[in-house]
Amino acid sequence: MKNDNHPLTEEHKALSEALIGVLDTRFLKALCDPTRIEILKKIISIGVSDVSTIARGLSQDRSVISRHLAQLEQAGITVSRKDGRRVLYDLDGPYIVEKVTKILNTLHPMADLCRPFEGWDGAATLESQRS
Amino acid sequence: MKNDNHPLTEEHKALSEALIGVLDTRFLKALCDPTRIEILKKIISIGVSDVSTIARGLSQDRSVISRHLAQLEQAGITVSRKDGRRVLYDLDGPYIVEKVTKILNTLHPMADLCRPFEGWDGAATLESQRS
DNA sequence: CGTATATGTGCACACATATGCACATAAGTC
DNA sequence: GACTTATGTGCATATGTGTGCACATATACG
Repeated sequence: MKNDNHPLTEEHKALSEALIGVLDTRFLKALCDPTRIEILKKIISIGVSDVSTIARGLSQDRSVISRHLAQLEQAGITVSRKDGRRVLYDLDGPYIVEKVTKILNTLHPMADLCRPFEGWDGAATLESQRS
Repeated sequence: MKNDNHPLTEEHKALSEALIGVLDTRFLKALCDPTRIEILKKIISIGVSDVSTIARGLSQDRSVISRHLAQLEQAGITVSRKDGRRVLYDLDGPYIVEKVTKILNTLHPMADLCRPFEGWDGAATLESQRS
C-alpha cells in the first residue's frame, strides 16, 4: 500500500483499531505450544477424557498435562466437568470456530487494503495498466 | 462429544491430523506480542514505512522494533524492500487473510463434531428430545 | 477407617524471549 | 574522503514459560 498519493482511508483507521480487540493473546498463545496441540488432537480423537487418559502416551508428566489443560480452559478452548475424583475435559468446538471466525472477519479487509507495496515501483499495478 | 455410544468417525481422525499442519506456531507466535501488534497497527495507519518511522512514538528501542520486524517477516506477515540506506516494510494483507482462512476452514468441522459434553448428562440433547 | 487412585500446586530449574546499550556495516551528503 | 544517518547484530539482563518431582487434597474402594 502506498502512502503518498493514496490517502489513508477511514477503513485503515478502523482496521488498525480493531486489531487489538480481536487478537486475544491468551487464546492465540494457547495454540502455540506443541504439547497443547497434541492434547487437542488427543481429545478430538478419543473424545471426552480425564487428565490421566489424556496424558497417557504423551511424553510429558501428568502434572504438566494438567497445567496445559488449565491454560486451554482459561483460553476457552476446553471445558471441564468434575466426575467423582476425576475431571473430564472436552473441546469447545463452537467457541473456537466462533473466535477464529471473528478474527478472520476483522482481518479480511486487509486482503484489499494492505496489498504489499501496491503501486510502489514500476511493477504492473492497476493504475499503470490503465494509463 | 461423547465417546461411548458415539463412535469416533473418520472426520474426527482427519480433523485431528490436520491440526498440526495448519497451526503454524511461527505465524501465531508473531501475533501474540503486544509490541508487534502495535507495529502492525502503525503500518496499517501510515502505510509503507522504514524502521525509524515505525519506531517513532513506540516506547521500545529502535533496534527492538527492527528485531520484531524481522520476526514478522519470518512469519510472512510483513514484507521488506531496500530503498537506499533505508529498509521499507509493509504488511502482506493477502497472505495473512489466506493463512487465517486456511486455519478457519480446517477448524470449521469442530463446530459440529466437537460440541462440549454433547449427550453427556440429562441436558436437552437432540436424542433426548426425539425420544 | 485404612488404602488406592486422580488431580492440582509449590518449588526448582532449564530454556526461550523481550529489551536496551554499544557497535559494526552500509549508504547518502557535504 | 569525512561526516551523518539508517539498519542490523553481539552482548548482557530481566522476565516469561515449559518441565519434572514431591506433596497435599479429594474421592472411591475394601
